[in-house]
Amino acid sequence: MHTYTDDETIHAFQDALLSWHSHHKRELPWRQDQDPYKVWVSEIMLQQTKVDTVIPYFHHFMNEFPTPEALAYAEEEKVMKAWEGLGYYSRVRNLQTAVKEVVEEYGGRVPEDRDAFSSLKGVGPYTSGAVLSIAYEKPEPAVDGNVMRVFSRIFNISDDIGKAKTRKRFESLVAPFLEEVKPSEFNQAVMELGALVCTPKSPGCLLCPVQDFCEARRAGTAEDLPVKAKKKPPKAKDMAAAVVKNEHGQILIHQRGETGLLARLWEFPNTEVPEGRKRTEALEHYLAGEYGVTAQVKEPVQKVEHVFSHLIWYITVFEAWTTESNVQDPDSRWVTWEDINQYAFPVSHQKILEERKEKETSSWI
DNA sequence: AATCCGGGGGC
DNA sequence: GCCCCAGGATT
Repeated sequence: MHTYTDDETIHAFQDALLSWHSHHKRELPWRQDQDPYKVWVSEIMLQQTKVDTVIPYFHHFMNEFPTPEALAYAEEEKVMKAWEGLGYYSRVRNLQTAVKEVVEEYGGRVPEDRDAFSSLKGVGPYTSGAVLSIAYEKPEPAVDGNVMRVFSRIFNISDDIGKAKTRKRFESLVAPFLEEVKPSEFNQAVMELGALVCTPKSPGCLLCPVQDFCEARRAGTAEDLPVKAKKKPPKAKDMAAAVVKNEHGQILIHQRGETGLLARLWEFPNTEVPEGRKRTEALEHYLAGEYGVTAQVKEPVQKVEHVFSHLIWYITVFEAWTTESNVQDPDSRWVTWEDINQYAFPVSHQKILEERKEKETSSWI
């Protein structure tokens, strides 16, 4: 393995990659121009999320919040609703916080200074490099999973890409490649190569524009790179959820707290069921304690299994009825099946919502 | 340095 | 099933 590369080789690499990119790059909605706000929003959406998933969300989001000002002054509920289903919800709350700061402190103009931009909520080393290079042509490395995969193969590096230190090594490695090119083009070209050719499994080495520069291809190790430590399996939790109706036919929903899992999203009242405890009892106890609602919990009506990256919920859903229409909990409210659409739910509880609404309307027929 | 934080798609 | 994905914040 060698990680030193002379100027001439770097230049040849740049030429080969950029030429390939000019022919094969995808037309992406956030690459129509170099509007720093659009670039920023897209980069936040793209964190741990595939391009095809992001596209419809990006269109909708820019339609709702076309400018930093629009996002800064928008209601949190509308912002959450626009992110519903994308996951990692702290991304969008941090983004709104950061955009508010841009509006208040920088007159609505995304700062070009690295320290200034990096200090904003939710802007880490990757996002900082990506936005500053793509929107402002700053020669900043933007090292994400794609870039580490591509360069781990180019230089046949077997460092664990899960380690914080490894990203820094790749940043130093990439830096000389950003000279004498448009940083915007180069950074995007590497990521595009990673997405289209230098893929995690069965990489398209025979089609690769930089195959002649690739140490891993020479060594036959491309398939084994990058190295990443295995993560431990998710923890299972037995959950019980209630669709509680009052005598007006309204449903009880609850907003989750400021921090932690699925923060600020809405859900049906639910609680974890401790080992050996009856689900109905756990649920009735929870409804009484948390909401001051005395409800009759009947037979289970649905099972929902939902996998997170570090957690699995096995949710048993119950229907319940109460005659009490005022709730003690300030984070809860009674809503109709119409109004419920305005609230952002995690996918796990969207599964409950969908099936309950289905039942509701089919009983009409 | 390790853990938390979602959800979807590819194979 | 398992792995990955245009990561960042928190501890």
